[in-house]
Amino acid sequence: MIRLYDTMQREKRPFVPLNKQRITMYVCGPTVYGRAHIGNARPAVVFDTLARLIRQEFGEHSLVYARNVTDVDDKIIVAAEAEGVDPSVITERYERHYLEDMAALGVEPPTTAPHATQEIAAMIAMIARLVELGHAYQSHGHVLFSVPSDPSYGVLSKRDRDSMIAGARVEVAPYKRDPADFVLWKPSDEGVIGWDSPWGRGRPGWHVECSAMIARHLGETIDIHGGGLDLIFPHHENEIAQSRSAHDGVPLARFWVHNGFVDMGAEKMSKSLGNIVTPGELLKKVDGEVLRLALLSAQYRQPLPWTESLIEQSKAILDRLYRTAGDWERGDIDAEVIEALSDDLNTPAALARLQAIDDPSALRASAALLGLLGKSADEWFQGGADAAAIEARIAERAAAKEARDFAAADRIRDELRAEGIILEDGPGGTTWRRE
RNA sequence: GGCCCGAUGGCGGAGUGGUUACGCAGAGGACUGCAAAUCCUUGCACGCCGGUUCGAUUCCGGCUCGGGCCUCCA
Repeated sequence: MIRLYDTMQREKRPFVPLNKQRITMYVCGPTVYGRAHIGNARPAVVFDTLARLIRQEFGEHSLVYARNVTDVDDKIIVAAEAEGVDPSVITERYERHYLEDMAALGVEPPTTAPHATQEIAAMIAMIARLVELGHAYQSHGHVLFSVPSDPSYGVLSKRDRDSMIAGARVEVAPYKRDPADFVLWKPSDEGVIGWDSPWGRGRPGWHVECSAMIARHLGETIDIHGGGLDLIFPHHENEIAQSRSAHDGVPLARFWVHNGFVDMGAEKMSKSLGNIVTPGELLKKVDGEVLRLALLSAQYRQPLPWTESLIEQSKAILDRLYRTAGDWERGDIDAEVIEALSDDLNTPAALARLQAIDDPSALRASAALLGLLGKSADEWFQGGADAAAIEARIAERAAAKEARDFAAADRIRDELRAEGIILEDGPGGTTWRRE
């Protein structure tokens, strides 16, 4: 029995899918205008792990997992103009980087990855429906969602309209009837990416992209909607408003699952704060599995402080796990690992249990549920090194040891150490591994 | 200002109404020519003030501090 914390109800409760044969999960994916940072990778890793758990529990083909790609957006337009290229150059480049980074972190591709630019018709249809029902209106070339038309607006973020207005950091655009109204469709100037619509040439607002793609690919009500904590308001609140209003009030998602931030110092990591570190940089020094384990070292709803020491610890843990796992095949998954993950994805408890498993094949199978230990031990410890050259030095050192010339033997060991190769003398002779 | 969330040992991080995981780092030991790896042993904590209770780190209230959202944001 999987239990999940639902942001809507603010409680942990048993996850019982609507349809066990077709469980639906949607996670807000990247807007592809720049390199992802490690904070962006957290939801990808977290929901990848949840997907693995759901498949373990309900069957390999039980889950339809959609993670979108936002490939039309004002930030993309700005980036394209800055480089003097077509927006598709930007979006294709950064989507490719994103997929490479996620693959390195052991994130399996979602079942489907809808692209906003391929779903414009569905968005237009949804907007038209909202206009028809009186939940949206046209104004100065824009189409806006009428927040006052949805009495339940604010249920997810627990905000009422008065306090939102009291907060009043929202700039009131002249075309809005109500300060809280948000854009469904906006006009595109000449030369700016756009599509023809009943309201003129333009492009969709961000929020409606997700609502339309969810309805088209997964259905009106999905089991799980995931994303970062910062998306609760306004993005997910707006998705709820649009989808409920367009779909006769049926709920958009049965479980709202939000991950916490990766912090740098006391603050969250974010592009606007300029304190980001990217998987691309980190992967030059450490294996993606180290980063994945680091991202899973705290429960997903907790903040995760990103430090050098976290990376070192994660590496040390993986080294030990690989030593135990050796080159064994996967066996049965440890029940306690499943139990830990089933408790709202308690990955720290699962990792602790992993380190206590001494049966190598059970360890491999259990680690795989967390997306770890995907390599052979040889690949992990020796991959990428020049084995023949190292073996030659080891033979040289063995001869020196035989002659009781320990100074010469130690010199060879130190030289290899400087190259990042560690020697270990055991009863069966000397073995080596990368640092 | 409004709404949320958090505060656990040197660090990371679970969990629990009463015997307080686990990891990293540290200390000691075994092993080793010396190391490394491994194994054994070991010290270290539950923000503050009240309340409920036989008993609270765990429940309730207040406070302090930190963070997030209210604008793009994983």
